[in-house]
Amino acid sequence: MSEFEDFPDRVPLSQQALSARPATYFEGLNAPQKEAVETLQGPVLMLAGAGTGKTKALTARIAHLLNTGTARPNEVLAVTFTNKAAREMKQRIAGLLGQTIEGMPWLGTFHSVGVKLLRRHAELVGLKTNFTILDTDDQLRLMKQLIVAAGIDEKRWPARHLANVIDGWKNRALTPEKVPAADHGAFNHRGAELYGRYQDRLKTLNACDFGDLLLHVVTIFQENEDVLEKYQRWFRYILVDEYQDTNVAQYLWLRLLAGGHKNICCVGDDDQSIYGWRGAEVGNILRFEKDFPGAKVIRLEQNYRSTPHILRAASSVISANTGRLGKTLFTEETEGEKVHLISHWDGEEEARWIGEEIEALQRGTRGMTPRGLNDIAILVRASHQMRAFEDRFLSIGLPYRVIGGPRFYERMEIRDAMAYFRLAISRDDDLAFERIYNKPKRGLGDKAFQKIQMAARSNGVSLYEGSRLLLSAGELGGKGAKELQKLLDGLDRWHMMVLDERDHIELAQVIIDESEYPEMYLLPPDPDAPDRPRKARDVEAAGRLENLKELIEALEGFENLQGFLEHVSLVMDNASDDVDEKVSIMTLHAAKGLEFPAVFLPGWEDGLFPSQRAMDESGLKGLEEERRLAYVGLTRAEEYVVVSFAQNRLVFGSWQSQMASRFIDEMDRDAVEVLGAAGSHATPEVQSDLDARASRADGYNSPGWKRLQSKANHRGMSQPREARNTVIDLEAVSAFTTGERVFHDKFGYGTITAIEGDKLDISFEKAGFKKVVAKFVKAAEAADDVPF
DNA sequence: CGGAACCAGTTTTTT
DNA sequence: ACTGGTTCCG
Repeated sequence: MSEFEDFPDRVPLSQQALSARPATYFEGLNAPQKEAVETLQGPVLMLAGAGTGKTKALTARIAHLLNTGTARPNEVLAVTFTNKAAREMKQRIAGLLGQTIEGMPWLGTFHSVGVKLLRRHAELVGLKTNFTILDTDDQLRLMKQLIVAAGIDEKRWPARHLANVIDGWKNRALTPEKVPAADHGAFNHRGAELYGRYQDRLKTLNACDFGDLLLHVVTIFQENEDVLEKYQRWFRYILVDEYQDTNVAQYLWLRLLAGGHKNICCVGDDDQSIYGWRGAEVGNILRFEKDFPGAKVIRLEQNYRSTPHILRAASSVISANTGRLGKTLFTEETEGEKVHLISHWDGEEEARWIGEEIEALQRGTRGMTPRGLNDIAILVRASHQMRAFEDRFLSIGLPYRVIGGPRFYERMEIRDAMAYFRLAISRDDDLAFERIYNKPKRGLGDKAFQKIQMAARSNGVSLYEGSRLLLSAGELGGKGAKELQKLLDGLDRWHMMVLDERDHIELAQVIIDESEYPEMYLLPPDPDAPDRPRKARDVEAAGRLENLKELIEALEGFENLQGFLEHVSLVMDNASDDVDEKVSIMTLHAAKGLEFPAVFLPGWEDGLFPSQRAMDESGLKGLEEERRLAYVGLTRAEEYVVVSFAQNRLVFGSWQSQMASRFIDEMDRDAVEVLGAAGSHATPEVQSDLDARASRADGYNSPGWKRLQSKANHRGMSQPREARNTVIDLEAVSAFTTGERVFHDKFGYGTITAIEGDKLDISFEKAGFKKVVAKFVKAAEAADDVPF
């Protein structure tokens, strides 16, 4: 690959490039966008609100760099977070320049650029250039071994936990030696130590994990000035998308590379930073001007996506956050519906109502513009909320698609098959070996594996070699020995095929067949008709076999298995070729960057959204991130958006009374219209909403709204103390004592077992144990029944 | 070795 | 309620 060759001496850029073609990419840009495109020299921070055309500006800027001959395509470093964003950017630049750009090897995700750099300089961190990239499965398995080896109870200190801790350090660009004293308590005081061992083990395996793709490159730059300088000179222009999502490692990576010329343009929106929980630092964007003195800050504030009411509701919610860089979105549009708000009895009714509303949208009844299903999205906070919609839509036959969810390459059978491929390429890949040595069942249990491991370890060889030694020493008997021999022979045979550069698709097919892996999913042969093709065990098994076929198909378009494996480890998204009209269901996180004419935002209930866990774990910071999520949700909508909440919801198997999300109350009331529930369960609350609709002129002064409002306020660890004191219904909270017998409209009679603020733990006689909000509970009339 | 019984954990997710 | 993982027994 040309970008791997040593950098040629820089030759002067040709003059003719400067006016090569008319700059059509300026067309349709507004003033700030144009400025962002033209300010090529020096640091630029583009603060681009939702729907303000940031990708347009970013791609035009690259087109401008290339078109004016200011930079060659391979001198531009442009990084994104997702493959999807990178693909889109490539396409759009090609469109702007009217040709595909051959030489933009450095436009890609942080990780794909990281791999490229790391392969080139692997030896500087003790790796070989052909290192493998571990998936999460491998990582966990490895960590588990280390935990057990360290004599730690894996039950109390699960590998998952260690993975999170280490990942956190890697996100902060901390190598094992640099873990600060403050973190030494992590993982039962053994975290840093295990981190060190983990890194050592990776080095031995000639492998690295995702975090390393960034961390190692940062280390290389920090410790090898000559290398850093070379790249500083080479990457003459740096562009960064979604800068608010960068973590410390990525930040250092960029700061090091931009350190020379400082031609760095970061695009982002602090209000859309929603990945703090996985290490993103909003601080990076907030302090850009300090890091790059003299930076030009350009604000894109004209929104081309949403109607004024939607924008207003979104802006009013986000304005409750502190420490924002501050943007005021505006639009030149004037028309549009308000944000609709509706409450439902429970999640099921919410799903039913949304289903009906979608059908109404399709038909264009009630004065709504007719919509195709592709124009409609349901955005939820947590994926478990999706089930209610899937259930409902299946029963009414409404086509839907779930975006996100488990990825193709993460499925067990795919990983298993790929472990076989890995072993065919390198028989010493211990993690792959461990994965499949007994898949399918070969009569090799724990005992056998321990023997293999022992043989390998005492001779300092791989598990594959260890197995050989074990067999030739005759220390393994019976069925297991025979089967193991068969596996080893298979590996040798397949390895020969790799060396012979046999067609990789054929090779993959051979490996899968000869491994007898699919046996696991097939019924035993029919004794009467042994030649008949065997059936899959069940529906699930059939799906897995189908996936294996798909895997083979996916190999087309790659030159060899190695190339395919590399692609898979970095590009895990499943590009869907689904062209049918379907409603999209996805999480708010997955919706970032997308837009839809009509959007449903269900489940706006305190505890669910904002998520209780986010608030418990990260306090005010967590709440603010949740609020940004609300902002992201609202700003996905172009014309029509409904926010809804349910009064009761099944949470981890028990019913809970829910209260309207505080974000509902934060929406500018003039931008919101309260709808009445159409459902049959006319509870007092719903009835109030109907009242609210009846007196719509009164809007928020209606009893229904007041009720919603007071419900929204009746909660709040993160609300200002004064406000809390004034809004909490003290009578309701203090009226109960532990042990008191109470009555709940839905659950009947029960006894209070604990009181936590306005939440009561109640053991109901019929409905079992529930957590319930005090407001929904009355003292039981029959006081003489109280059991003490 | 494989099935049943038991138990903990349960937001968001890319690469 | 549900899942995935582990343990316990035949």
